[in-house]
Amino acid sequence: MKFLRSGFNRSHETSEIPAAARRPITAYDVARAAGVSQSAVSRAFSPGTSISKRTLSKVEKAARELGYRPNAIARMLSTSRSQLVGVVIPPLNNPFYPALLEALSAAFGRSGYRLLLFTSQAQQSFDPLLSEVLSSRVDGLVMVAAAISSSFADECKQSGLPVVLLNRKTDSRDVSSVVGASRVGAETIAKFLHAGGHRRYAFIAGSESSTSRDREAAFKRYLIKHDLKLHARVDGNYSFEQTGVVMRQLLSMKQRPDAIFCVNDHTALSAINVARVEYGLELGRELSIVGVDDSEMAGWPVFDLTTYGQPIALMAEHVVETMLMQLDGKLDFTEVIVPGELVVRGSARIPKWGVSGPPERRIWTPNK
Amino acid sequence: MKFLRSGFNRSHETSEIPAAARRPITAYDVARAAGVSQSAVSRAFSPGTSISKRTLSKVEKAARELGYRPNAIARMLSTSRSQLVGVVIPPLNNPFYPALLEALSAAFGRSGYRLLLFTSQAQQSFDPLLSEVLSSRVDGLVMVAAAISSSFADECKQSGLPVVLLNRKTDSRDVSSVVGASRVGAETIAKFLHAGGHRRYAFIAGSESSTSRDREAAFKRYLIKHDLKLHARVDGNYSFEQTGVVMRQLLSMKQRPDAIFCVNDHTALSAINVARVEYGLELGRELSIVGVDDSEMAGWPVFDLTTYGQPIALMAEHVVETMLMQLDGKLDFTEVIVPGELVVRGSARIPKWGVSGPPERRIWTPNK
DNA sequence: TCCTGCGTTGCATGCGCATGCAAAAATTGC
DNA sequence: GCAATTTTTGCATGCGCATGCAACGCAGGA
Repeated sequence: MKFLRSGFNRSHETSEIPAAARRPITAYDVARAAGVSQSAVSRAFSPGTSISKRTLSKVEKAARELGYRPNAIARMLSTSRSQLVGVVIPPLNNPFYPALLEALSAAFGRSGYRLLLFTSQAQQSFDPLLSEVLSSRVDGLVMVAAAISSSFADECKQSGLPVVLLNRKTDSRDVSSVVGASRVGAETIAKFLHAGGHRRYAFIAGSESSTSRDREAAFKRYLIKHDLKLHARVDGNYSFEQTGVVMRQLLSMKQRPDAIFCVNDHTALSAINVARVEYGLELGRELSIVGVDDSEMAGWPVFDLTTYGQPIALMAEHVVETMLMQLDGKLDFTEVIVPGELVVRGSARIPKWGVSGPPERRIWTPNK
Repeated sequence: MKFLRSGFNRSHETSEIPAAARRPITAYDVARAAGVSQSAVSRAFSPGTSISKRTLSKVEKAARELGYRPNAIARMLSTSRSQLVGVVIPPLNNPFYPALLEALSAAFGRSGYRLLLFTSQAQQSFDPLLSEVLSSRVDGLVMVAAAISSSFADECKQSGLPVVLLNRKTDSRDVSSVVGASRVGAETIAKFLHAGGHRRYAFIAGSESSTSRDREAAFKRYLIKHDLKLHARVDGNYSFEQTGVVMRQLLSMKQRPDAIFCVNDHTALSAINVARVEYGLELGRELSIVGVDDSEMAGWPVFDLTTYGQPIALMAEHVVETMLMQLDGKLDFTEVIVPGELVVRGSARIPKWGVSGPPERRIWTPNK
């Protein structure tokens, strides 16, 4: 491990007090400078409190001159509200998660909350995390695509910590969740593929997730209802590599599927890689692949993926709304299901009917 | 905006006190239960303090029974160290940034720091952010790929807040930075393309960034030194769409370039999209494209991008190290340049010499 | 036995701000 | 102009933990 480094050590002849050592400005300093009490300073920086314009401007002037900034930590301790929301998020290599994270940051930011990041290793126990989360005194916790153990949920409930699951439901009906419309989405995709006249349907799952189970179940239900059957079912485990492996299995069958529903875009993109590059298949003609998320890359020409879009910004808004209601104690828990749209591109054969919308974003809507 | 919601309002007949209203357990409660003083409890939870085993176990027992967790906020106020690092990060649609973020989270986590997220809009002033950052009392600040104004830097310095720039240098030599080896990387790429026997070199830049400027300058310098010239130079502005636009310009020239150096992978992937899908070019034969980052997608078969890899984990480590040294006051600032490797794949013609390494990760090393 | 020294403990205080309460000032109504 | 309000202000205190200091206990040496 070699690298270049250049720099200077802190000078030893500190004639003037180094900035870092200077005592930080507190509300008392401002109060003294402005000739008012510390309470007045506090009120000047707390919107909605009783303070005269004259005092306010005196305080503001003094604060500006001294470079005063309220100490958020002290405020937290005093109000016992941290204005922080913990976010437990899985590895970010699936670009859906960064997108969600960004949307969450924006949405919570608008309500005056900041995000404290807890990155989680896949398949790892949350117990050590739990402890940190509860210690950190966040006002709420958003768990993205993560299962929550009942003991974890209990402990959060006990300590009064609002929890909202995002993109994943829980078994117990004790925890709020915001999810995309997996059932409706999968059904729409099934209809779409059916309308496209496909024969052999396959599903590439993601292990151990309510989302994957829901999508698979709804997909199967539609197929059964229409006297079709699931030709093949494999598990890509939400991993690019593993999906590649199982995709090769699918495409090496004597009777290969002609319609593959992937549990999400990331999985679908891996499937496209294999189909195009390794098997030289022309998507939309020889093989149809559909995903879920409508992540940014789905729209890239090389992929041109037909996918059921999840309205990320809207989902984030619902998370915030749910969280705030729980913080206000107006709500114990709730379950929000956000519907999306089937965005039609070139990776799957397009039915003769049901397509609408402008060329750059065509939508497929059954029965309407 | 329609969605489904189900849930229950909080019951009004609260016979027992709701969990959220119950007073949280403090160190005093534990002290009383364990028959010791509050200081003892504090010491029990502070590693490296003087406490006997007997007292420690008594406290631990009581704490476990009461479900006590130290209040991090109070600890912050008391120690005036938040164990929080602010991270200012640009929009995450370029997957390099989520990867960096994750690496930072892991690296800082190992040193007991958590990340507080500040997402920044591209091209937006940081002034409002600055205020929030300083108020939030983070112990340090990492700015990813973001320029820092001198006034911002001054204010941070004045308040003693250590700042480390990641993937971007600053003009003033007052702020620490950790960057990939742009100069060496660009030079290596130039050599690589030169050795591959290309004729017409082009560069797709990213506006307004030291990184882009450095890479372009080093690329040009090499070309000039070897009596070659830059056939074309366009600006993709780090945007997928804009890169598409300028890429079309490049490929529509009477004399189109045969070697394109893209400022980063994200830009390169967009370029590949246009070259492959719109112009049907076979990369590595008719046209060579090279990027920088070695992001995950670069390795995807559909892209198969030759790229100068940036060792993300290592860069994150250096950020942490730099930050910790500044926190300890052992260092004013430093500049770390982390070298990478040119990962050879199929998007650019491969020279006859200099390639080594296993098939799954071939490296090109000049002059060795 | 007494003293020294070390390891452990509790006491008291401070971190910086928010806020209930009462006093003071400003405003209103008559 | 004066009393009744209403608004503004300051005082005092608390949020929960860390920590300097002094007191304490215990072991070893003289």
